[in-house]
Amino acid sequence: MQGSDDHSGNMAAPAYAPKAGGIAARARQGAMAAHTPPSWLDGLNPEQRLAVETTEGPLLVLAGAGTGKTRVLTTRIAHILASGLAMPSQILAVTFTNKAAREMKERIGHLVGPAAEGMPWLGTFHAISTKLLRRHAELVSLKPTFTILDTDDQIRLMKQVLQAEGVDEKRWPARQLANLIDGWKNRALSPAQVPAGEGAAFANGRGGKLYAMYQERLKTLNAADFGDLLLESIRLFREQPDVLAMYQQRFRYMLVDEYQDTNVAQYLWLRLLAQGRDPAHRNLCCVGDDDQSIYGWRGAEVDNILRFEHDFPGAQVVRLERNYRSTGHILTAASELIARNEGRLGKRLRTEDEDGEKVAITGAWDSEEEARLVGEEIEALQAKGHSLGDMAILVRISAQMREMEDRLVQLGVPYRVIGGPRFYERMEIRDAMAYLRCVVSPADDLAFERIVNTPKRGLGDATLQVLHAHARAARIPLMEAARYLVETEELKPKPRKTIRDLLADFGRWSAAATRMRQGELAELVLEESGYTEMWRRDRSAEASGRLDNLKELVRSLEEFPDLQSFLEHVSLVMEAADGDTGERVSLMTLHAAKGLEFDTVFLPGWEEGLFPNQRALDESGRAGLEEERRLAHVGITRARKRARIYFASNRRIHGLWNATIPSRFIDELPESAVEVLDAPASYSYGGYGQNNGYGQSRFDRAAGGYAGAAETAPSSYATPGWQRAQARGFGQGGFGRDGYGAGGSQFAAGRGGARGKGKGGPVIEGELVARSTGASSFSVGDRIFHQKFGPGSVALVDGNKLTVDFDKAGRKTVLDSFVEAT
DNA sequence: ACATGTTAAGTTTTT
DNA sequence: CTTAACATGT
Repeated sequence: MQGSDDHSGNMAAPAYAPKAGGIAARARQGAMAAHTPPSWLDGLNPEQRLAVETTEGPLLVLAGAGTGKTRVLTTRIAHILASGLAMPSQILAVTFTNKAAREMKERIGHLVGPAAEGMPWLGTFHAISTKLLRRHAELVSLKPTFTILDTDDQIRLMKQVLQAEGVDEKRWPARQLANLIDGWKNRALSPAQVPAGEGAAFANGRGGKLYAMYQERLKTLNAADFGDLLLESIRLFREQPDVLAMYQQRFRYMLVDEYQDTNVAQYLWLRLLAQGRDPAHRNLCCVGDDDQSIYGWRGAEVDNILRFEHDFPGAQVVRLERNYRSTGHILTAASELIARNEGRLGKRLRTEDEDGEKVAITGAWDSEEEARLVGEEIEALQAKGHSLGDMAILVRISAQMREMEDRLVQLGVPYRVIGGPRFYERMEIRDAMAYLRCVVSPADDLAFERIVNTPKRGLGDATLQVLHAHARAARIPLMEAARYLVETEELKPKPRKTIRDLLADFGRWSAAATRMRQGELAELVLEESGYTEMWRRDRSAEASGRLDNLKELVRSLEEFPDLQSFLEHVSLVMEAADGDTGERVSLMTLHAAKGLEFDTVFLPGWEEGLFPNQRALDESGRAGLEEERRLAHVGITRARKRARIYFASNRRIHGLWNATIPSRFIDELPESAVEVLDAPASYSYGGYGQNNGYGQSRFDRAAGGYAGAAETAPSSYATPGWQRAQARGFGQGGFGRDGYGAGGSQFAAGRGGARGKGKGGPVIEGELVARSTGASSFSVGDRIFHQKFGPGSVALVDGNKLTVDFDKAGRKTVLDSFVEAT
């Protein structure tokens, strides 16, 4: 039996309580009672059941919105386990997000009980890849302890590469290079495989070279970025057929969630594993919905799902079209809309539920009125007893959020922003982690650089440059370079002492690490480094929140067996600890809403240019339009009972007011499923739904020709929120130029606060004149030249340390990497 | 080394 | 209009 070590390596260790008498128990009973169908199949509809029971061979499950996708996935795993087709460690189940993985684990736990213990290979592409790579790191020239770089580290490293290459960072920002390289990695292109034209487009033809250099630096640092996790796994599979064969053999059943979101690299990764020699192990089940593919812009290939039957010959396809979420009108509206797309496999959602409310479309004069209308509707529903937790506002771009937030703040409606900065992206968390990373692996330059002057120690650019120069020349990590430099007079006395102290601190902490629990260690480090003190002294509004976050960090640290696994968890898994207190309206982008559902969904901003977004149209043409339409489809199908679409005739774009016209998507909605609210009399309903092309909508208004819907709906001023707002002394509503805008939006605070300190990256001098380390090439009496101290002659040689009598500066101790022979 | 003023730029986001 | 990175001044 292979994989006896599987359980130990399981990263997330959720403590779900297995239910007694789960499927396994029932399966045993079932087996005895012969022909009774296993109980876990109860309540599945015929298609779902087919998807669960078709265990052998490639299978594509096209699961429309709200058709019980997760249920099928989890039941299928339960079915495989309970029928004894495979052990938990022989099932590979891949998701995109940790959230999805966690949910799946939990639900399988509920279904199967203790039998599911483990599921060691259930996780995200990245988490599973990491696990693979740690086991076989040496085969792809990494050490098993490699660090995973997040976007922030990535950019910092690219800055270094750009500087080393002498590329002007103004013209060619590191951010852009990062996107470019990410794009290549999404398509599984190694530096050598980058099409010449694409590499040439960056930094005067140096794009490809920079990519290669970046990869080299990663290897030197024993690090991998997110893309590498997949790419290196693919390389491992390709270059080590025996390793690949082993995993092909092990994974008897493979399941992939959200298959429409896979990129080329993920597709290759899957295909390698799914195309083993033994046909009995080619049991790949992909679940997805081509109509919900909304991540094309970040490398997802809808084509993967469209081509499934071609890629995996003999594949069966099961369509789940029975929707259990939304009422009839909502489904009709969404279905008609998405039917306009050409590149799709074709599905039609249906429900046995009643028609329910029609999709409401409301026009507003401008975006402020739009926000007001949404706010009023929320309050009206609330007054009727609807819970705020069952309502969501879904926007196309996050810039739309501010206005909505402002309005909600004014009305005193509690809300929560979904998809803000993640916990681990917060400055204080990243800082704290950098300290721990330095303790665990002193060679982690990126971490060292981050905290070397945080809190402020008076170590500025000048000092850092000296450190870098020597580290670069001697090809050693920064911290090691620092250890040499404090022995010399290269540094000014003050920074020299500071660094010496810092090094002593790290020495102490490393020693402490071996005998302390990691939580204690973290507390010690954060305290002694002065980091917590820094925030305690900080009188700004966010400071206390940051201290809380640090406490939370220390607390969660204790849940892990060791520091190493914690650091991995944070870079791969950690999420915002959302204060889930009380009922709140959810506010998020359409992208963030995928997979969620609400009774009532508000969809503001349906205007040409904003939605469909002009940029998507410009950059991707028809494909872009279709993706926007899928986004609209996702938005509508989030609603269980009520979907409300809004558009404004005027919207501020980059500060300027622009006249806007309603989205073509509005015209694409079927008349039968839609009702128009608060529309002024001048806008008749006739001819609506004829799709007369965009720009011709019945909702068009001559800019300025309309006085605003507020006047047509005076009753809305009687809402509790309006009265509250009045009572608080806010100005008249009217057209809203009365400058309310209460400052403290949660979202704004969170975002602004999370920004890094923006310290300029380290400076690496142009040439990579690598002088091999070891014994110094200088001897007593040599004439040399030093950048800072000028000419002099060598008086003493001690390894790479030289004592030099300088002509002007007198006797100094310096490192040989800083002097040149003359 | 740090605070303050100036300027440029401005979808969607996970791992 | 807003925000963040940059440049300048103390």
